[in-house]
Amino acid sequence: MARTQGSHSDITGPRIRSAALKLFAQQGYAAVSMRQIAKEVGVQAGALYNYTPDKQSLLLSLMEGHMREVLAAWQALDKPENALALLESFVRFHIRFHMQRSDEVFIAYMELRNLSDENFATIEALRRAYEDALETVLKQGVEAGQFTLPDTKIATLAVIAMLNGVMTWYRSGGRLSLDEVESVYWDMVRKSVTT
Amino acid sequence: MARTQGSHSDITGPRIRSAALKLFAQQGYAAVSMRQIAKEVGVQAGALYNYTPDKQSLLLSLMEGHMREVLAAWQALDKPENALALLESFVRFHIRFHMQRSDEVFIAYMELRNLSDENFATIEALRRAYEDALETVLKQGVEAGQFTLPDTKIATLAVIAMLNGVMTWYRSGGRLSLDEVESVYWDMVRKSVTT
DNA sequence: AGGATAACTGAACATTCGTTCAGAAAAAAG
DNA sequence: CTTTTTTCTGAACGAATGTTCAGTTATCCT
Repeated sequence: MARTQGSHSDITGPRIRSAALKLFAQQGYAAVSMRQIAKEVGVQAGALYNYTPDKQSLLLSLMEGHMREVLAAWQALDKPENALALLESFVRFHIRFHMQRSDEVFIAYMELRNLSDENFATIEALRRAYEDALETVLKQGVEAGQFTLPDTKIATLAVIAMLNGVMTWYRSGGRLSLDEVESVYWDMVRKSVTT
Repeated sequence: MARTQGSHSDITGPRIRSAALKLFAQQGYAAVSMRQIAKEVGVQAGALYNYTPDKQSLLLSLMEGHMREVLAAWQALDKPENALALLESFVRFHIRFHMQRSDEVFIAYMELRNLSDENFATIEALRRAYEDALETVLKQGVEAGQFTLPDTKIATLAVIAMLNGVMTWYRSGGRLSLDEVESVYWDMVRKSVTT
């Protein structure tokens, strides 16, 4: 056999990315073999190399794609003027967006150490940009006298860490709806940054 | 060659555990080979099997040992009666203890998926016990009317996630001392659970 | 229709993996 | 000093790893 019926790069490409994403998130980058990914797609391992130069590039591409999407989605959002309302927007956006892409988030936070130095720097810069988006909101609130924070940098990291915690336990269909979870977290964040 | 000069299980054993700990934290369980660990210790790979039946048991032992130590350390602590003071104790204890063992923490939170179902259940139960320790504090504060929380379970997870975030960025010798970091986090936690 | 191109197979490559084990040397026990 | 026990070596095992590539077949283009 050789080329298979119905095969097309527009189809196989995304399927490879989605299979790799799922497996990397499930078992970790190092624990997943190219043959496993290929099997999930229904293809031989060699065929993957029409779509990625090597395994690491596949990981990088997934991580970079995700980070750019997060940034773009936040920037595209309608934002209120008021700092408190803006922070609420961020909290709700972060939880909702990241919950819909828990695999991507998991990988972007867990597989950094499997990147080469250069690739790591690329991803790190994107993460920094996202953190800066939140810090800008916090600084704006401090200037307006709405927030009381000894250190906006630490507060930024603390809030993001807290919100990311949702992904480790929330499963849809559980005790609380996503909307309720958003509200509970927003309540805690709001109180933690105000007096 | 065979047995080497000065060799002793009381020495080699801990050195293997410490080498494995460091490497697992640095590169991830799946990415570290038994030969790498052996090399770090200065021994051949086969010698490791005098100390662990297999690679997975080594991981489990590291994780389980860590979790039991955290629990024991918290239980051994002198605890104030007042819920607010007790919560402060917990926050400061958690940050200080986990900061001194960032490798153990990293592994305990990242390598769960590399455990067999049975081993996973063991670690998960220990983690749950630690979370319960915090939730007990929060419930106590709610009962005493000192805390305002819509859901102590979520609050527990949110607080722990927030505190764990410290480990991802704090490096000693940085802008802030550990004591200052503790205070900043305690400030945010306190505000987030009170009215 | 047929020729060009894109997509994939299947086998092969050199490495590396976790693990086992007979035997050798050091340490401990007598 | 001699015997026993502990500790480690060094080689070996089959299996799995990432990656390459010549050849084959489907699809696209004219």
